[in-house]
Amino acid sequence: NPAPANPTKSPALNSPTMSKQIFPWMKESRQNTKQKNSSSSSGESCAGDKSPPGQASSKRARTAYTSAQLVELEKEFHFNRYLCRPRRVEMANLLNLTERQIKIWFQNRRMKYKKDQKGKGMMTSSGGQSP
Amino acid sequence: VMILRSRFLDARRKRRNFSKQATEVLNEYFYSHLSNPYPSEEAKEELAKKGGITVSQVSNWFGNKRIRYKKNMGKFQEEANIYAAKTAVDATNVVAQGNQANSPSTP
DNA sequence: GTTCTATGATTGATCGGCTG
DNA sequence: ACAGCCGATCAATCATAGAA
Repeated sequence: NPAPANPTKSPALNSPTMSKQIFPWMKESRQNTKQKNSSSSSGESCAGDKSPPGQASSKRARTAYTSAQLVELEKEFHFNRYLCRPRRVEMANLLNLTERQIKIWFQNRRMKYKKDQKGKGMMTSSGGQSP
Repeated sequence: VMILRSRFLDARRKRRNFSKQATEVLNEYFYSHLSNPYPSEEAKEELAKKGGITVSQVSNWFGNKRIRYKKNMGKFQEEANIYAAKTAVDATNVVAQGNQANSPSTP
């Protein structure tokens, strides 16, 4: 943990000019914005616990997909841009990923596809730079 | 490791640093809206045009800038003061309720 | 020429809103 | 209620350009 993350740190500024406030977007991590509350009994435990030393917190690690997994996913995407439930389950087992991951992958892939299409629609005629 | 990083299938990640002009325009917007550095789609298009880059590049720039700024605010202090002088469209409060005149490109 | 830092792009995963 | 999609964003990481 390179950054101890001191949530409450005073600005402590000594600039001649104005200040540099800490706006909400600069606050760490995501998972904010809403605060629902509650009242209800049960549950507390709010999650939010830091995490300092210990550990535990959920770490949505950035699982690095293997090229083998990506090839399969890519192949399937070319066949169908959308997956039906049964097929998703099948792939999840085949690739050792969760259904959620498969679903998310296809979603991100569709976004990327759209983005790529966007960039290819305009090209007058010039072009090709060949280094 | 072994996983020969897909030399293929992997988009060519060629990177070219932005021009001084582009960086200038982006930083100007960022620091003059430090309270809420989230340009709208229209604003992004405007910035892209002024800087001679694509809208995607503008989005990438803001994404990187925000994360890196908050990760190490002290490092940008100096830069912040430089751009702070210009345009004081700053508003301590977020959400512009009274949306007033802008200078968008009316389609 | 090598080493470390700045920076643009990619991408797995989340948040909030909308829809059938 | 409920799951899936979209759009935007986050956060970690990759790979290179540039400074030391």
